[in-house]
This record gives sequence, C-alpha cells and structure tokens, in this order.
Amino acid sequence: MSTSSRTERHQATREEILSVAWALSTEKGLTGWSLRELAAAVGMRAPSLYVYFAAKDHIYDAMFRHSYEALLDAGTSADLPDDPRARLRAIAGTFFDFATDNPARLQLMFWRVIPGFTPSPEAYAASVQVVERVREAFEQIGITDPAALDLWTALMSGLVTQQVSNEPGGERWRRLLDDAVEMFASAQVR
Amino acid sequence: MSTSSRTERHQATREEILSVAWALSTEKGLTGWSLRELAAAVGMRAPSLYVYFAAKDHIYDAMFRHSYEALLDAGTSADLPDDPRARLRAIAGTFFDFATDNPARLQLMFWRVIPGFTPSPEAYAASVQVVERVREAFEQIGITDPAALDLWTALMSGLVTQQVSNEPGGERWRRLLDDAVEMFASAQVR
DNA sequence: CAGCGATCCTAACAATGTTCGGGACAGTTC
DNA sequence: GAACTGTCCCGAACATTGTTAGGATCGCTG
Repeated sequence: MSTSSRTERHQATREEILSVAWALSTEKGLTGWSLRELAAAVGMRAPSLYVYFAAKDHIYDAMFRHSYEALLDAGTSADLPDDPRARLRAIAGTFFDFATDNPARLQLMFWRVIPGFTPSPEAYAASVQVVERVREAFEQIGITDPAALDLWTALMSGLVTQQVSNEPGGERWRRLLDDAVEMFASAQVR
Repeated sequence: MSTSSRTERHQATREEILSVAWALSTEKGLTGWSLRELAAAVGMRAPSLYVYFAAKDHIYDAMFRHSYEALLDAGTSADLPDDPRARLRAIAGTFFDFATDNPARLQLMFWRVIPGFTPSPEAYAASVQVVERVREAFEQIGITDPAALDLWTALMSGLVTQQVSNEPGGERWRRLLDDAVEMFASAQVR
C-alpha cells in the first residue's frame, strides 16, 4: 500500500481542507474567510494549501462541483409519485429545500458571488448533468418542449433567489411553490 | 454664491466620481476596478476619494440607489396599454430589457456580488419604491393578492437571471417572456 | 543506504482598502 | 488687510489579502 497510501493521504487531506472550507463558508459566508484562516483551521500555514489546490478559486471550484453532485444525489434519492403534477411538486420541493438549506452553497451554485471565478469544464459538467436529469424527468411526464424546461429553471431559480435574498430562513416564497408548479403545469397542457 | 458654490462643487465631483465608476464597472466588471484606478481616472489619488465617499462600499451604495431610480424612471416613462395582459407584457418587457441592458448593474441590483455589501436604508428604500410601483400597477389591473406579486417578482428575476448568467447578450429567455406573462395571467383568473 | 519527491515552513511580493498627518488654498471673521 | 477655519488633496504608511520562492524535513523507492 505504499504508492497508494501516498496519494490516498493526499486525497484525504484535500477532502479535509474542503470540509473545513465548507464549515467556514457556512459560518462566516462564502467569501468571509482567508487562506490563512482556512490553513490554521486545518493545522497548517497558508502556502501549504498550495500543495493541494493551485489557487483559492480551485477550492471554490471543487466546492462548486460537490454542490451539484449533492443536488444530483438529493434528486436521485427522492422517490417520485406517479401523478405528473404531484411529481412536479416533488421535484420542485426537493430542489427548493436543497437550494435554501445552505445560503453559501446557493451563492456558489447560482449567483456569481466570487469575482472572477468561473467553474472549470469538469465542475460545469456536473451542473449540466443536473439539468439533464430534469430534462429526462420532464420527458417522462410528456413535456418535451425545450422552452418549457427553460421556463421551469427560471421559475425555480427565481423563487429560491427571492426567498434567500429577501427573507432568508423564512417561508414566504416556499409557500408559493405548489401554486407556481400548478401555474406552470396548467400552461403546459393547452 | 459662496457657501452654495462649495457644496455644489462637492456634489458635482461626487457625481463625476460616480459616473466614472459606472464606466469602469461597465467596461471591466463591477468589482474589476480598484480605488487607485478610479481615482486616477478622475484625476486624483485614492485617499482623496474619501473626501467624497467614506468607503468603497458607499460608492456601490450610491450606484445601487441610482440603479433603482433609473428603473423607476424607465417604468414611469413607458406608456402602458389598457388591456390587462398587454399591460403586463409591457411591464415585463420594460423590466427585462432594463435589467439585461447592463450586466454590472444587474449584478449590483439583484445579485449579492460584492462581499459584505448591504444597501443602506435610503438606498434600499428606492428598491422598495420600485416594488410598490408594481403593486399599484397590479392593483389597477385587479390583482390584489400579495402572493401574486411575490410570484411575479420571482418569475421576472428568474428569467432575467437565467438570461444573463447562461446566455449573456442572447434572447433565449427573452423569447419566453410573453409566454411567461400569459402563464402568470392565466393563473390569476380562476 | 542513497536519493528523490512530497510536504511543510518562513520570508517576501504585489495589490488591495483605508488611515494619518500635513500642506495649499478659498472663504469667513475681526 | 490679517488671522482664522475648513475643504481639498497628497505622500507615506498600515494591515490584510492571494500567491511565489527557496529551503528544511521526512518517508517511500531504487
């Protein structure tokens, strides 16, 4: 286990750094911590972080990717009802609750909070996969129009954004979710 | 004109600084310029800016306020048709075009792009006024349910956000606007 | 055992927003 | 007109940021 142990330890440290970065982001905001702070919380000095990440943005990139993979997981584990509208409501609810659960994560995923940060192709692929998953779900229901999918993503992101930026922790837009789904569904059958 | 000329010149310089800040933001991004850069473009050094603004965030605050006042202007100058749905379409179109016109402005108004920046009460009041204006317009049409207004703002912000962050300069979500309005309107009459 | 690469450090760099202290000049007051 | 006062602007400096350079240590590999 010699060679493997080396890269294994490397990987383990990488993930510990990420885990601490998440804790700091949740506690002090996505941009509320410095590399020196992060390093100290892991038990090292700032320059040593560069052994594991080439730049601070690379840490954000890994977090970005993790977020979308987590969303994919949340979407997969949720079991969906058969009735089309109930199914849409379930998808919407899962997404909304996931998105509003951690504001720092939401900022990273949907807002451009970090100046100059653009997700890497690999990280971006994870986000594309999420949309693809929704597309498949829509197809099963019988909604194949790409425009409908675009409208759906706009509606969902709008609701979540309003909730988090105007009434964080509240339910004002959460309560509208079923109505919004109903509105969307009715517009599809014409 | 002694005393008045002093404060007048002060005010004029303040606005010149803001104007240059807008130019820099449009050209290099909302957070793509430094105080030294801004100062140089106005013909002074960074510390002198503090004569006019107590901090960089105060410059952003003034820009934030200006943005919402401009949106209010755009909403006021647009003349609205009588037919309710056509009226909604006009409101939506005005808003969408204004919001997507300047990405830096959109970021400042609706996204939390500047770490730690929160609009001052006076600046925030301008944004409240915009929502209030929409509320009045809705009232005239006959939509008085506050939930409908919340749904509307979510829908609009979602469409604009998707357009700017996924296809800046394009029309993919702009084309959905009338359909979105139709969907919203149909859901109100039940 | 010799060597080499991974890991971690201290020191330092450039850039940032911001503060300090002082100089120049216009306006007001005696 | 002289003295004062406050505004405007500056150079120097500070703390903090992400990041790089160079060197020491230590463990795995030949």
